[in-house]
Amino acid sequence: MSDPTLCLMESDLFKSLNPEHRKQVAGICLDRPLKKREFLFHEGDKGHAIYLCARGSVQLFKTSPDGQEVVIKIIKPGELFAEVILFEKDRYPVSAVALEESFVYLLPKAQFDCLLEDVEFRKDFIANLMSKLRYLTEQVQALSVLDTEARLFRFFKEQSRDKNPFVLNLSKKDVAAAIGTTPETLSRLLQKLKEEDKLVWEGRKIKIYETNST
Amino acid sequence: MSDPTLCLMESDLFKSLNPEHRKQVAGICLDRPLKKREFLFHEGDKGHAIYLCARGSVQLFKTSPDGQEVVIKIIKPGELFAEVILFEKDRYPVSAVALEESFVYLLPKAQFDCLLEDVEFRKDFIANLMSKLRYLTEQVQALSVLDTEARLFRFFKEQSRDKNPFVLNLSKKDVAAAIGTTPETLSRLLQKLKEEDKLVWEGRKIKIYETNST
DNA sequence: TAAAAACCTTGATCCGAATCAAGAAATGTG
DNA sequence: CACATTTCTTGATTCGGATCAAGGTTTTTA
Repeated sequence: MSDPTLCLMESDLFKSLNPEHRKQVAGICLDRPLKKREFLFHEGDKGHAIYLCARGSVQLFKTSPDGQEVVIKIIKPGELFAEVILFEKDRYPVSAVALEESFVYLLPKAQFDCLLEDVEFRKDFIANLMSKLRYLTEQVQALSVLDTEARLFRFFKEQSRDKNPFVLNLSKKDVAAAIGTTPETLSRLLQKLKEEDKLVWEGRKIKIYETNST
Repeated sequence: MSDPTLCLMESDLFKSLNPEHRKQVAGICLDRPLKKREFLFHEGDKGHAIYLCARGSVQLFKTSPDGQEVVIKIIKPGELFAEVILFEKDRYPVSAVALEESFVYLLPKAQFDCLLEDVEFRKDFIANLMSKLRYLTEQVQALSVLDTEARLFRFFKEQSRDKNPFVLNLSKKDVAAAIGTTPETLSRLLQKLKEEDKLVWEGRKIKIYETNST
């Protein structure tokens, strides 16, 4: 897991780079393995690096004054995250913790800045930011209009990458948090969906029997 | 209202520009007055322009398949919006409608692209995108952990720009939609807050008697 | 300025999901 | 392997806020 090239080619942001630029990016990647439940950074920490997820899943979440945690996104392999610290604030607005044994690449801010000198790369980078804006916009909508069942299917769709059945290395507790509900509610929901033959979750394997719209 | 310079100086994004660049930006601004309830664009429309709000308020919202509308943000004077169509998708992901008589400037995509050639401006532009990402992140958190009362105070804080009392040219129906609740619930909430001497909303004037955290 | 439409309020009822509680199953650890 | 800890399930209860309904008020428009 020391050659980032493969991972870069699978990343939305980097896959359109030409080989030489990709080599350049690969050159600044630093390995950062993460154990389960290990934190990468905490909300409010000063940061000088952005990250690219290579393997596993990283949970981004915010903590309220009363201690309540809200999951903002679960990062999957190929995704760049924590770019918010470039250009503006130097503190992370969320916390990042690995939900399973994971592997990310660390890209030092200063060196990433240089990459942005390239017109084409910059364009892709901004497009990537825009797509995150759209994602969060849809997330706001989902939280407002979708019930727990619909949010669960939406989350599975996002995580499965159109495989069915698919493997999910997350605990039910973490899935509950990801869709903004409690473990109790998720437990009851899963049982109901099983009875209705809409979904089976056994071990790490999930099979969906319904094409759920939205 | 045909000289955008003043508006540009009050905008977060443009205020740090040097005078000559500002003049350049002002040069590409096209006037676009909006009557109350007039649409600027609809979700899914092809777009070739971004906008800068000069006066009034513009509601950005998404519509669900079942017709339910979710307000994403109320744009206030000085804010740039609809930048999502730059660099990537060419369709607006939200609809935009004026909630009162308003005035916006239209900046043609092609000409705005030229502005981005400037290093400093580009940096500010990206920083502006980042701040929108943070805003939406906080919005997701707010929808998950705050109750209606807290969301109302949060909205007022956002709209008042730290004036107290302040003037709000929005109907209660629109405020209800903006904080993700129904007119009935808002009506009951306002009455409760009035009884508790926390807030008075009379005519267009709103006075808050409580420093509400979060 | 009168009629129509939209907006606001108040009441009654309902519902999805949170909370509290407690036992069962799984996982981690010495 | 046995103990401890965390996770998961199931049940009972509660609650914030949506929905439905209907009357009053303000704004729009002809």
